[in-house]
Amino acid sequence: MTSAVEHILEDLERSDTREGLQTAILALRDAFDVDHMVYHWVSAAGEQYGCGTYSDAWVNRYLAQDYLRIDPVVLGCFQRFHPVDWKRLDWSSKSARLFLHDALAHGLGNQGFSVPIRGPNGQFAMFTVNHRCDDATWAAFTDSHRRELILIAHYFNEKALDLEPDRTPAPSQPLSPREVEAMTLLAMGYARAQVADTMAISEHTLRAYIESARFKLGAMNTTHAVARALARGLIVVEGASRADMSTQRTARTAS
Amino acid sequence: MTSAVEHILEDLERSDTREGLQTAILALRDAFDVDHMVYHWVSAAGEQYGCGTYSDAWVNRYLAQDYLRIDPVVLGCFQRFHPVDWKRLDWSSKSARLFLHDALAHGLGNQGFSVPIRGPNGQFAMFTVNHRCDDATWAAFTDSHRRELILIAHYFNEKALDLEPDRTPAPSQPLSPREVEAMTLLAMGYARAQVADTMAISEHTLRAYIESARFKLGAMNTTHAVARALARGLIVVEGASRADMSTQRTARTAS
DNA sequence: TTCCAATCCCCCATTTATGGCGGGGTGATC
DNA sequence: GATCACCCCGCCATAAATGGGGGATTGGAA
Repeated sequence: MTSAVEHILEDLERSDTREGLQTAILALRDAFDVDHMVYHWVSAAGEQYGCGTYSDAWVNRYLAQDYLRIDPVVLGCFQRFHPVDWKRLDWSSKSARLFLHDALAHGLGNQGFSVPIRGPNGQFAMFTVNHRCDDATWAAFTDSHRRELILIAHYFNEKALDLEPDRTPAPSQPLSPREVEAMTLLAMGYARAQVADTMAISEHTLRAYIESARFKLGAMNTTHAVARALARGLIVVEGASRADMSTQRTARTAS
Repeated sequence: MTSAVEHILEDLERSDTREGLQTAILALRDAFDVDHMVYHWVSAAGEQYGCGTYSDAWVNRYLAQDYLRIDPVVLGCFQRFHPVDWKRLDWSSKSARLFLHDALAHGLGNQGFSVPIRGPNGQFAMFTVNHRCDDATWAAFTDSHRRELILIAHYFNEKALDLEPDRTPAPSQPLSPREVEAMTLLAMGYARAQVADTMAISEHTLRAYIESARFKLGAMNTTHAVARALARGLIVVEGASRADMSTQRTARTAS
């Protein structure tokens, strides 16, 4: 890691305001000599927080169009463990192509590299580097800076979480073993009667567990409770998705 | 990062067997001159895979005692985002103290530093460095190697996932926009009537979407479909969606 | 000791979800 | 111009989930 980047990160560590994040990301963009650098959280309710070098026009456009739900970068990172080059994402859908066209029109570069970051309780954030150049140049860049970018992503997330304590509350009492069992079976598609049979208890008892779990998770109904349990990592269902190995089509974002 | 560590990681990247992971972790332990280094990932079903330098006796003891469920390192890392020094964990419970005593008796050092790592669908792994020394020495060590350890943790995780036999590739047809919308609202806890109202369509039409999505996802019922959509990253729902909607806030970015 | 969480069981009732049947329209693609 | 995916709506019925009560025992923590 170059000393310039080191210094920026050290400044960032000493900072305790959102402006510090913004200052750091601007400095990092210049240090790496790329077009854009962005860190942001995403959520179902919309973008909660972000800092970066995208234009206001693009940020507003993104929010207004609810691009969060079709952005292949978000969707791709959400199913992946590892950092990913934008070329490896799935740009095949029509909405994705429209999104890409709009993004390029708003000054984004054709190349991108995004690092997904996760925390407890289903927290999800992304750190993205965006640039306009040819494939070979970009490949060289990501190859040589991959490690630094992973670290930087973590530093940003650490700082952002420090500045947003109410982002991590999720008091989320832990579920009891039987509750976990019940929620897991429900997430696997078993009906209540089947779950009760599998757990060798009466359906009424099972109901008590489901209601208890629903209460602990602050959920409105069973589906909501299962969704939250999944999102918070309280239950693990269905074989690990090896999204990174999947054969997804690649886009031609290169010049 | 020292060149010795660089070389070990490069060797690791070229490796494609579990033995490669073990070789790398042994080499890293020697390179950092610590007592133990361990990478393992855990799941609801128990420890699935791990490699490291703990003695067989301790590993077997750990598994036999089901220490996974009381190990303060696991429990602490599971609720944290950041790497953590073992001293900062909660060792107050009786079971935790028993665990610690047993661990020390099996040759573990008194100092530890663990990096939690997360992936989609609640996947969780940890990379741990363990050593026997005094507090000041350990603080100096973690201070100077923190960044490297984070990176190493990610490299191990990446490699370990590559070596995992991928079960259920989940070809998963994509959902239509309206189907995504419906599943998302259901995952947020809205009942069918509310979803239909929100989407401004009749409840019967909504039913058609849900059934269509259920078919595409191969799900038995709505809860199952939502669980699968979540697990496959087809919908993006944050853990606490409803509460967040009131405090929706977006940072302004400048370029 | 007292208290509380976790584990089990049963009744009543209503609301909600699902299964099955039918009918439209658009727009893109072949 | 045929086909298909997507979008929209109606009715009927039954199966399932939920809301509201009422209990029990165990073991651990305060």
